[in-house]
Amino acid sequence: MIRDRGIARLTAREVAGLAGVSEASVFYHYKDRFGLLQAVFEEGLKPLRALAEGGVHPGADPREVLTLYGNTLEEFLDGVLPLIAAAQSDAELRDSMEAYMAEHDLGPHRGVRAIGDYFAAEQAAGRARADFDPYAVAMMFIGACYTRASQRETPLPSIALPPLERIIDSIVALMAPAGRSV
Amino acid sequence: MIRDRGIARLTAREVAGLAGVSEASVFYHYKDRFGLLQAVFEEGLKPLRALAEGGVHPGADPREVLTLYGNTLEEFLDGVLPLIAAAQSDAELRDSMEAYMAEHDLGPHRGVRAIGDYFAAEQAAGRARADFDPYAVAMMFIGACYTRASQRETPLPSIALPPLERIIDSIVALMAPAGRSV
DNA sequence: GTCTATAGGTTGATAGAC
DNA sequence: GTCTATCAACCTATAGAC
Repeated sequence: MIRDRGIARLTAREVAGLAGVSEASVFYHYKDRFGLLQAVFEEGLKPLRALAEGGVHPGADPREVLTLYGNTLEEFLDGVLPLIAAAQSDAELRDSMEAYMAEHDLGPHRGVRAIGDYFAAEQAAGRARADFDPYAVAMMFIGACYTRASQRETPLPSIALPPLERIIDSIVALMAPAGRSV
Repeated sequence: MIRDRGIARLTAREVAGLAGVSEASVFYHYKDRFGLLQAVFEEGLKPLRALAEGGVHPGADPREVLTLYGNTLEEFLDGVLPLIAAAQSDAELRDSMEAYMAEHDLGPHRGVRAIGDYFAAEQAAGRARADFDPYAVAMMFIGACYTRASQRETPLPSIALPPLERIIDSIVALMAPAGRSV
């Protein structure tokens, strides 16, 4: 409901109607509107925790690592971004979600750290240029995924951003040590 | 009001109180709540149009170009992102803003195009590696700015993403032709 | 746990005087 | 153009029967 009609239309009445129960049941289970929304958010943010917990295997092929992580991240963001945007509609909700994310240490910095650590290990093993900044490139990679997912939320007709594959190709090429470029 | 209390609390009554006029005046000038919000959005999106119109000078120093564009973009996003998020709270608002952005051809693709074109020109002039993909790197740069600005919206304590300067340094180093690395 | 009924409050919007 | 007064609609939340 949040995704296609917006959180403003997410009333107890509508939820009850869609669930085929009475309005009072909604309040019985979730206490109040805030409790209902909090439950929605905690449920919706779960996959993001799963992503944060899933590590990136060191030593693996860069293209494979980035493809898997990027696709997974974008998929999760597609599900989660509408909720994050919705939470901005009310200060109380926003602060509550902020506290939840702080408590579970969620945020883009997790992706930057995961991919950055991987890049740094590759570099230490001599599989990346010396002037390749692991965390700066990781930040850009996460940023590209984030922006692509954000733009899908308000789909503008026939305007496409560069596909993930092209971004990954570019990173792989740029990180390759001199004289051994792909 | 949207920025610090959320769009849900942006009622005609509150606006009137803050403006020191009566509630009826608000409706007289903006017809209805939708008209009021539309006016807010059109006003708030103006700086974004200005950025889209301001070109990037070809031939200029990469570090200067990226620093100016990146800072300007982040500054504008800081002002505009709360509005974009707020518009997601209601389907009607969201569609209206989407139409506005489509009409004026706004969106991250504009930044990718502007910076990508600049990179492509640098490459054509021999000032960038051959295996440097102008538009992929532009996408990552815009993405980093976008993500940094987005994260500032819900400030999580003591968690910092890599600063813009470090990202720019990284790009400058990576684009430098072999044998002439910075 | 679920229902019906309803209280209590807020909001968008209008009417009509000035 | 601005005001006061007011309404109808809607929403959250609760009471109480089953």
